[in-house]
Amino acid sequence: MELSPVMEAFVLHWGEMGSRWGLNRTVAQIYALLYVAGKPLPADEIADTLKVARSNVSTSIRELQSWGLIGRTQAIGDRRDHFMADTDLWIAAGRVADARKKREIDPTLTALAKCLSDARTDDAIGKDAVARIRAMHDFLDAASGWYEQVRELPQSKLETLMRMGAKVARLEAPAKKPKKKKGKGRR
Amino acid sequence: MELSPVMEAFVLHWGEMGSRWGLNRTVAQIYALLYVAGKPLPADEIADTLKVARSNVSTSIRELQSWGLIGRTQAIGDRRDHFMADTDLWIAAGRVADARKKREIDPTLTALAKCLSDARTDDAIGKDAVARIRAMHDFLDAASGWYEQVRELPQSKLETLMRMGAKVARLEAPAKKPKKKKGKGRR
DNA sequence: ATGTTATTTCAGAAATTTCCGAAATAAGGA
DNA sequence: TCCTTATTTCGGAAATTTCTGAAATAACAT
Repeated sequence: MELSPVMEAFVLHWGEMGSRWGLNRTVAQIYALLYVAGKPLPADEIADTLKVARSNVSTSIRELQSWGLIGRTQAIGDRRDHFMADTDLWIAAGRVADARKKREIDPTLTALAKCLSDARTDDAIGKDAVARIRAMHDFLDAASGWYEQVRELPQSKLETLMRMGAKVARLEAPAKKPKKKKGKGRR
Repeated sequence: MELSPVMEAFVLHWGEMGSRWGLNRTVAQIYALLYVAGKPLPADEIADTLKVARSNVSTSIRELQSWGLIGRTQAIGDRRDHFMADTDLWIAAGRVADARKKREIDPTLTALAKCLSDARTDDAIGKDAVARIRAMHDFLDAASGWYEQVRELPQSKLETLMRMGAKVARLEAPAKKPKKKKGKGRR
C-alpha cells in the first residue's frame, strides 16, 4: 500500500504519540495505518508499507489484539489473515482505558492493600505513614469504583452525563466571555 | 533516612508503576519516598535512601517539579533545598492529568489539525481517509474540551458530579444483586 | 508424503533510555 | 579574595527496549 503524504504524516505522528502511551512506535504506527486505511490489510502489506520486519508486525499485531484494538478477518481466495482497526473511537478509547486500568491501577491497588496488611507487623513504620498509604489506597479505590460504574453506562447515557458535566461547569463558573459560539483549541 | 520494610515495598512498587506511566523508575520512587516520608527531605538524603546518584536525584526532582508534584522548601540553619510531595491526592492527580493532557493530547490535536489542512493539497489521499482523520480530530477535541470544563469545577462540584455518575449508573443498570452495602474491589 | 505459503518464535543487533560520576557552576561565608 | 557547601550539567557507561533475520512451526494443497 502506498501512503499519501498526509497519511504518512498521520502514521508517523501517531507513532510518536503512541510511545508516550504504553505502546511502542511500531504498534502505534500499525494501529494508525489500519485506522486510515479503512480496510483490512494483511500483515506483509503492513510490513511493506511501514518498512519494518514482518516478524515485528506479527508481534505488534499480537499486542494490538491484547489491547482489543484490532480485529482479524479473512478475504476470499486469500489464505492470509487481514487486520482491521476499530473505527468507532468511543469503543477504541474505552478499550484503551480498560486495558490501562487493568494493567496500571488494579495491580497498584493490590500492592497497596498488601502494604496496609503488612504494616501491622512492621514496627518500624509510623502511624502517619500508614495513614498516608491508606489515603492513597482509598483514593485509587474510589476512582477505580467510579470508573467501573461509569463504564457500565451505555454510550448514550455517558454522553448525557458528559453534557451534564459541562452544564454544571457553566453554572458554577459563569463564563467570563459568554460568546456562546464554538471555540476550538482553548489553550 | 531508614526505610521500614513496608515503606520500602511501597517505594519499590511505585517505582515499577511509574514506569508504566510516563515517569521513569527513579522519578516515581522519589515521589513515593517524599509522599510516605511526610516531611521535606534534602536531595542528598533522598540519594542515600534510594541508593542512587546525587545527580540523578537532581534531574528527577526537576522532572517532578515540571509535573507540579513536589514543592521546594527551606529549613532554618540548613542551606540545602528540601523537597516535599503534595499530600492532597486530588491535587496531585489533577496535576498529572493536566500534564499528560498537555504533553499527549494537545500536540496530537495540533498535528491532526495540520493533517486536515494539508489534506486539501494532497491529491493522493481519499475522501474517506480524510473523513476518518477528521473523526479522530473531532473525537479528541470533544474529549479535550469536556476535560477542560470539568477541570474548572471546584472539587466539591466534581465530587457531586461523580456521585451523579454513580447514580445514573445505578438507575440505568439496576444492580443484579441489590445488596446496597459497601463493596470494595469489584473484579 | 512433499511442496508451498502464512505465521510465530527467539537470539542477538541496534536503538533508546536511564543512570553515574566527574567537572562546572552557583552561592555563601570568612 | 579563597574556601566550603549545594546544585546542575553532561559525556559516556550500563540497562532496557525495540527490532531484525533466520529458523521453527503451522496449515493447507497436491
